[in-house]
Amino acid sequence: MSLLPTATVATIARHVGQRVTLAGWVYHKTEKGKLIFILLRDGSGTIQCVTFKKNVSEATFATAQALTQESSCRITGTVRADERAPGGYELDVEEVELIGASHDYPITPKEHGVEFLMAHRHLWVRSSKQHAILRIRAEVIAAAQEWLNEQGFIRFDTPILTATAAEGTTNLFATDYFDLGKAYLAQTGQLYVEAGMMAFGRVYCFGPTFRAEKSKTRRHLTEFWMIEPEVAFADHEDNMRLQEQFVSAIVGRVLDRRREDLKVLERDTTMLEQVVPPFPRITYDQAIELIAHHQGEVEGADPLPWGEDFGAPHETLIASKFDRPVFVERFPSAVKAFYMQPDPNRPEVALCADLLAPEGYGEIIGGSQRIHDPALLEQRIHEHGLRIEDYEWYLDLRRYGTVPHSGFGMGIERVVAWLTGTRHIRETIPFPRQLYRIYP
RNA sequence: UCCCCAAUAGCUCAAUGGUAGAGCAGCUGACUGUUAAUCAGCGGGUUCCUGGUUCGAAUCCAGGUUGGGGAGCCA
Repeated sequence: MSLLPTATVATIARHVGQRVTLAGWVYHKTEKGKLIFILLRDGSGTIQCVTFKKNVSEATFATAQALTQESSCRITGTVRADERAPGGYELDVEEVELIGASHDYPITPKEHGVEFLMAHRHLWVRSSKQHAILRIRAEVIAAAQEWLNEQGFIRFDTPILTATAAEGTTNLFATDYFDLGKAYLAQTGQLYVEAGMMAFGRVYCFGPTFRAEKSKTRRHLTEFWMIEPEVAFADHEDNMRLQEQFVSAIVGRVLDRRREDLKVLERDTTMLEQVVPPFPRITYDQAIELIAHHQGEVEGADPLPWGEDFGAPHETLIASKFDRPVFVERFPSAVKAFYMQPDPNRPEVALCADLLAPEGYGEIIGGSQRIHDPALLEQRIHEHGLRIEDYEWYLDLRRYGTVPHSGFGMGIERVVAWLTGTRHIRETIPFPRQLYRIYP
């Protein structure tokens, strides 16, 4: 006999009038003498199971009475529509089978502090809001991959253990690698995905990336997931067009398919509805002017001299002037990675762009056209104090049929934080890895 | 790494130098339509640690620990 239930809560409307078995966990229970309401959670949703004493055996009623929060059980009964039931449907209980008891479940329906919830993250993910956020995370990931697949991209997986730093030696997690010395956890798949681009034309990598930055903010994790498309024969303009279509497609699909979850999160979606191409674009130079012009509007967003990178308050200030994500393009090369193509008309700036999310959620994408000239790339490697021998394979990509190409990386957690209206990024991944927390 | 803030019951908090309390959770009982039910009762404390000031410290002081918010860096 299968243990699988005959129905799930998500599709319960199809079973009205039928006798079904649901399997799940007790989310909440209310006893009223000869009547017990069990709110059952099966992963797909929650449903009220009404147990009348006169309708069930004494043993079944006793089992129902003994259920505690998060006890697992199988409940059999008849589905009926009832406007008094949350969600409109309920189960008229006939049998209750306890699977696994739960005693003193720590997370009660009341309020809890951050420390307590983070220490119980393995249980917290059962709660309705966490459930909604993580469902939207799954939708963002599925939407991103499926959209790229439809555009002819090939998923090209890049290594997590790498021999050298992609963008510099600092901020890397190191581990011993047998007799070959140190290996480092990848902080990006970018360099390797360029090899894939040369093989397939359009590729993307998707996986966890690691940064040993001692960041202690609501926008940072030491382990986060990034999707990085790379396109051959694409220039900086093509790159931005791809990004605005990509992001719009993801937002559109979440609005389309995860409306209920957004409602659970009480997310105001008016800003999200406006996310359609084209996105506004300003240059770094214009951004510097904008910051100076709106001095004092956002705390910490003080005017910057040309050549300095923005801080979080500057990004918030810039984004607040637009009703959809905004590109800031052509940053000074000096503050950006070594592989970015210089602007032919102004070599001191790079053909790159950051995409800033509205409502203060910060940078969600960083991208650029890459240097395709082998001599220039070699020069930049030297200028950044990197060892040329570590990058011979990367230089090979320019020695054998080089082409202008562009790509970008999108941080999944920041996108999820933005779409769900989650203030802190730690709730957008099942088990966040942070500076001072690696358990559970 | 730097700046700011906090730590009291299982949880969320109160008690501003004078007998440590409430709500929720838990347990017992009542209740046939609850939506975080309601009502009655019960149990629950190394006030983060170490030291100091004081007749007296949860409260004031010093150091430490842990956590939170922010900065820098970045997606």
